[in-house]
Formats: sequence, structure tokens, C-alpha cells
Amino acid sequence: MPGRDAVQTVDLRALKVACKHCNLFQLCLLAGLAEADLALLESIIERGRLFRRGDHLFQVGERFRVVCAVKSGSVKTYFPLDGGGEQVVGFHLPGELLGLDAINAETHQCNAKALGTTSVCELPFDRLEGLASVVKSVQRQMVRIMSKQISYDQAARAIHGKRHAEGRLAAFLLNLSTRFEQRGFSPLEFNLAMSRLDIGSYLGLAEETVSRLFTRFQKDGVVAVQRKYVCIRDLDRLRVAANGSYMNGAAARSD
Amino acid sequence: MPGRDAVQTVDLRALKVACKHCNLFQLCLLAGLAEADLALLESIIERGRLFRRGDHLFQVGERFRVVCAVKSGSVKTYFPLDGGGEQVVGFHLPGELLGLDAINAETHQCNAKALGTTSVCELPFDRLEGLASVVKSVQRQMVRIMSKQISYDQAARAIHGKRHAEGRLAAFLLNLSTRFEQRGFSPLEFNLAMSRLDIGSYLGLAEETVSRLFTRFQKDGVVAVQRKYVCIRDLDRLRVAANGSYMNGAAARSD
DNA sequence: CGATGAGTTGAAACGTCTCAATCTACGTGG
DNA sequence: CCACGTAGATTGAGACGTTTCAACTCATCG
Repeated sequence: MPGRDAVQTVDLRALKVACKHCNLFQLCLLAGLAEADLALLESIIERGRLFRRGDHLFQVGERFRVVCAVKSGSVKTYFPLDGGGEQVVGFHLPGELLGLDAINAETHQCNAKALGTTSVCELPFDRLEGLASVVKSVQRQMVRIMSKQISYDQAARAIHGKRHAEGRLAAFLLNLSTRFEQRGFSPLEFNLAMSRLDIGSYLGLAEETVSRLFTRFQKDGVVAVQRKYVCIRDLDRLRVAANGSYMNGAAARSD
Repeated sequence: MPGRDAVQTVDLRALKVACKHCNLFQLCLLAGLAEADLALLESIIERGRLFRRGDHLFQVGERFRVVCAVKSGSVKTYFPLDGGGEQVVGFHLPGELLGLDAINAETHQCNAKALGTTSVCELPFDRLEGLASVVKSVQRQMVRIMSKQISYDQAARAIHGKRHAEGRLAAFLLNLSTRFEQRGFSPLEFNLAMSRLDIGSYLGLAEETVSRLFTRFQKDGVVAVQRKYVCIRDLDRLRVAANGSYMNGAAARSD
């Protein structure tokens, strides 16, 4: 049946082009799948849904329908607190997934808000799971992606376990740096999409403390900061700070 | 073929009895599986491997082979620090799983050490994955369990995001309380398997601070503590403390 | 160009850490 | 069975780090 074949070919090519243009290609769920499986998976993705700064991707209690992949922009997840505050629990950069926590409860556990203009790909989970039950590589890939998330969460807890604000912020910056690098961005120079308040909430610090630490790191020549823009100038010293053995940049500078 | 049938029946019954005796039955990977699938899954589990206090279940860099389920006792996971210290990243109670973070890397990311005499069931992951690719309900269950872990990790980050030591310890105790309850233990009375130092490492606090907070909570009548033993006396006030609006028990007591 | 929100800075109050001493429970060997 | 050693837990006091509240600066946008 040549007609059908032709249609299929066109479809595949269109899809591939669409995803090739997305520089996250190898980073989301798609990586490591055979050509044919990939086409199947791509066919269920809703591509490039757009959110403005402050828009919610989802909120606590909403029924879980889709897993989201950040295409561009970034997203924070948080628990709303009584009194209007927010407890930030995560930041999601391009190429990272969102919503995996809701699969089990079938209801979203937290709010997700765009930190700037953000484009998102959505995978309807029921279709994804249906596909996984047929295509072995999709199932395998799903489990691996969730495992990666769990190991990332564990590393995040090591950041929070640091006793000093300095160590926590340094470890946080290193974590961002690594994640940017993994996504093909510069590991030494990037823009923080989130506010000082968000960083503080995430790290368990007051926003003023975050601000002061940035200026201290800057004075010590460890990073250069201007508002959202961050440039890591001395990776080694930043690592030392993250390991908790930095304490007082002036002393470290003096030799 | 009656002979074969008979053998199978005996096997199944033996397995079922073994798992019925394990009061975690419905809590580990086995929950929600059809009778037949359950039998298949049970057949690959190595049951009741025993560890003494201080023994390692696995260590960083070791090849990942099995997912562990804590049967009795408890386990801490941690990153070893240069200098001999430990950054504790998790505690695992009976019925909870261990090692999901290593699936993707195929190598363990952290150390796991028994906090007391601990019995563990082990599921060889390659066989589990093989089974998942054939039995749909196993695959489904695996994804749900990993999702639950991810949502648990997110909640843990909310604990760490609290700015005051008091809130972190209160939230930590509430978290333990909930987990004990889910496993059929008393939510108001339990023994802490981990040391104050471990709790401090996990929460980003000095061990002395943890100790002082316990005595303060005790003085305020929120909990009764004696070494490892903890009894929650005033759940509401503990919740208030966890929400950060407690601050100074004496003042709270005075009205 | 004024309004707004985010970020920075200062000073004082407060919380947490550090170091050191003491205490307790527990296991070991005499 | 007791004495002892040890590891974990508690307590105190002072140093230090972080928060709080407030004022101020800076960028952005209508």
C-alpha cells in the first residue's frame, strides 16, 4: 500500500524536523529511543504550548493529565502557604520534566509557575503509559528518567543539608551550572530566572541573606553578579565554599 | 499435566505464606498486583537478608543490582564527605524502598547503612524489568512507586526550605509520624533509629541544636522525649511549629 | 517621568554554632 | 556482678551568622 506508506513518511519527517529544531531533543523523554518508537512517541506530544511570566502550568489539586517538558524559559514549583507565601521546592530549566510527582496521586501535589515566557511540550500520560505497555523502549526510558529525577532529588537534599548559608548558595550555583552545561549552555555564565526571594525560599534563607551572599561572593572574586546575570569566575573557590570550608572570603583572599 | 500443576500450587502457597507474614505486604512493590502477577514477582524476591547496625547495604560506585525494601529496622542513606564526615540524605523505614536512584546510572549514588539490626528484601532489577515488560501491572506499579518517591522527595524539600531550626525539626517529626502511621505503627509514639547527629546532618543543623530543640519541645509539652523514644503530646502545636508560627514556646504557653 | 517591584544595604535583635564539660546508657571484660 | 570505657546525648557560655525591619537604589514599564 504505497499511499499509506507515503503519508506515514511525510508525517515522520515533519515530526523529526519539529524535534530537530528543538535543541532539547536528546534531553527529554525522547532520548535513546529507536527511530520507529520515537515517531510513535512524538506523535502524542503537544508541542510548544506557551506560558507568560506568572502563568501557572498547573496547581495543587488539579487532575494530572500531562507530563511537561520545558522547551525554553523556566518554571518554579512550590507549595502555597497559608498567608499567601510560597515554599519553593524546585526550579526547572529547559530540557527538564515537570509533573512526575503527580502520576501516583493522579492529582498535582504542587503549583508550577512560569518564571518568564516559557514554552512547554506536553505528553498526555495515559497515552504515554499506553505506549509504554506496547513499546518496551518507552517503558525502559520512563523508568530511567524517573530514576534520574530521584537521584537528582537526592543530590538536592545534600545542598539543603549544608549548615551554612554560604555553602547552600554555592552548592546551588554549582548545581545550576552543571544543569546548564548538561543542556548545552555555558556552565560559567547564565541568567537566574528566579528572584532572590525564590532562591531564599528554596534554600531556607531570607532574601536579604541571599543578596548579601551574592555581594560577598562578588567581592571575593568568586562570581560576578549583576541582577539576574551570573558569571562564575573561580570555580574552585566556589567548590570550596560549597564544601563548607570557605568561611570568610577575605582570609582566603589574603594568601 | 497434573504433576506440574501440583508443584506450581505448592510454590505459590509457600510464597504467599512468606509474604503474608511480612506486614509490609501491601506497602512495597507488591501492592495492587493481580494474584498471578504477584506470584511471579514474589518468585524473584530474595527475602529477609539481614544487616547489623553499621553494615552497608551498598556504597557509592557499587554496581546497581537490586532494589531493596526494608522489612524491619531502618536505614540511612548518605554521601560520604572528604574528611570522614557524612551528609545524610534520607532515612528509610520499614516498607520503604531503597536504590531507585541508581537505576539510571547503574551505579549506586550514595551509601546506605543500617541504623540497627535490619532485615531487607531484595529484588534483582534486571529480572524486575524483564517482568515489567511482560506483565503490564508490574510496569504500571513500578512507575507509580517511583512517582510516589518523587513526590515524597518534593515534600522533603519543603521541610528543608524552612528558615528556622524549630520548623525543620517539627516538620521532620511530623513527616516521620505520617510515615509510621502509613505503615501501621503508632503516629504519636515511636523510636528514632537515627542519632541526633544524623538528624542534624539531614536537616542542616548542629547536633547540639537538635538536642536543645528536643528539650525545648519537651518543656513546652509538645513532645515527650527520652533518648530515642519520642511521644507527640500536642500534634496541633507541633504543626504550628512546623508552619513557622510557633517561635518561643513560653509565649505560646502563657495564654 | 512617576510608579512599581526587585534588589541592595545598614543596624540591632535574635538564633545557631562552636567548643568544652558533663551526664547517661550500654556493652565489655575483669 | 561490678567497674570501666565508650559513644551518644545534654547543657552552658561566648562567638558568630542570620533574620528582621527599615531605608534606599536601581531597572522596567506604562
